[in-house]
Amino acid sequence: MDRRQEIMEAAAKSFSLFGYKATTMDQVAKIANVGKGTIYTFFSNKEELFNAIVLKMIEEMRAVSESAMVEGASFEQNAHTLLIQMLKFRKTHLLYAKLIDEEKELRTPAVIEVLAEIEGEIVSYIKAKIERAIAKGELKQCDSELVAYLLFKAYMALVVDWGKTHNGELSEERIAGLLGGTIFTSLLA
Amino acid sequence: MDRRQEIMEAAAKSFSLFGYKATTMDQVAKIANVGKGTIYTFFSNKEELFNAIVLKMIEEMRAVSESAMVEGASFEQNAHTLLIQMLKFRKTHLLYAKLIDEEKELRTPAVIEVLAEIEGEIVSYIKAKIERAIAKGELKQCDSELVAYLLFKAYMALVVDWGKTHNGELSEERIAGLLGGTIFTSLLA
DNA sequence: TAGTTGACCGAAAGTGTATTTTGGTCATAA
DNA sequence: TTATGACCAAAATACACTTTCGGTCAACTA
Repeated sequence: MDRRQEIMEAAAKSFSLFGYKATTMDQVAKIANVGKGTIYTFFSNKEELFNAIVLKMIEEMRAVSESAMVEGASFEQNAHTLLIQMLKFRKTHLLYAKLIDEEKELRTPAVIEVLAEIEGEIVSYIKAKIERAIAKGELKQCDSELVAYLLFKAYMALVVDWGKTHNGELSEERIAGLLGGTIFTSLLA
Repeated sequence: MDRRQEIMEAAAKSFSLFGYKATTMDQVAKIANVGKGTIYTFFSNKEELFNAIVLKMIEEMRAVSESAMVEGASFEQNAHTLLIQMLKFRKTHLLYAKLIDEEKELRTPAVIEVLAEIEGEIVSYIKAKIERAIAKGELKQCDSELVAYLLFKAYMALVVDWGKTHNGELSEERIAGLLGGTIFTSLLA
């Protein structure tokens, strides 16, 4: 069997279940049925193993949202489903949810770093979509990085933050309505 | 002399200098030149004293941004200066800055609560401005609460958060340009 | 007698120290 | 060569002890 693969799976399981800090290398070794030293022949340390797992999750995320996109649809529709998908993933995916929890509760530096990296990845993914839409002539020229950032933050605010201070989450339609009427329309060519 | 006033001033000074947690009631009493018991004849506990100080700061904030508004100017111009003013205050005001720091470093519950309250206050202030602009016919009908929330979060993201991940802060003009071209224009009647 | 005070109290936070856990190594084994 | 787990230093934890702090109230003033 592929030992590297088994280690990755064991680590993913443990990180998802217990978080980064509470996952010990001994535990990963035990779950993977390998000696602890074996892990270090594939990954130079705990953090690198962690990064490898997270990288895999990012790919998974990209695949999920890519599959949710519709070929002929407008930029607005696709960007909306893309972002909603991402934030749904954020809440649903066991590892992602666990990491968010750990960031809030434990403030583990490695976790904080990784989450920032994931968000950066999402933003640059949106940025690419914007640039493609501009190239296609669907959107007017704009600072794609800045707009991607703003879009991401807007969705985060409405989907994630709103519920913390107001009771009842915002419906997907209400969000689509608000942003469709404000940010999106103004981006059109 | 007004003992209540003296206590308030002493407390404001101490909270600004050392934060909520590191401020002791003994210290406030000493600075105010009163016995500790005297404080409790005006404020039922430390948290209420704190709330009183913060309430005063909120009024101060409101006054500052009110004075920065121009009577004849457009909603966009006034909302922009209002929000920029608020976020400048947030950084400049000794107490506010100290509380933000304490929230990040110590996570003091009383401080977290109070900061959330302040943000809520800012949002409802913007909300009122929006409603007035709608009544005046300057803006089209919209969910004022939601738009106020979105505006606040957008400014926070661009003014406060952007600098944490990208190097170099965004200039006021660039922010005005981005939001003027996106959110603001679409709100017009 | 209305207002002020600081000694006092229990609870909570802090401190120093013994003990355990954990990331990572490497001599040995397969 | 590759895999392993006993081993190590460093970090985390647990625990007992001390100090600090928010809040009270009997005594004290004016």
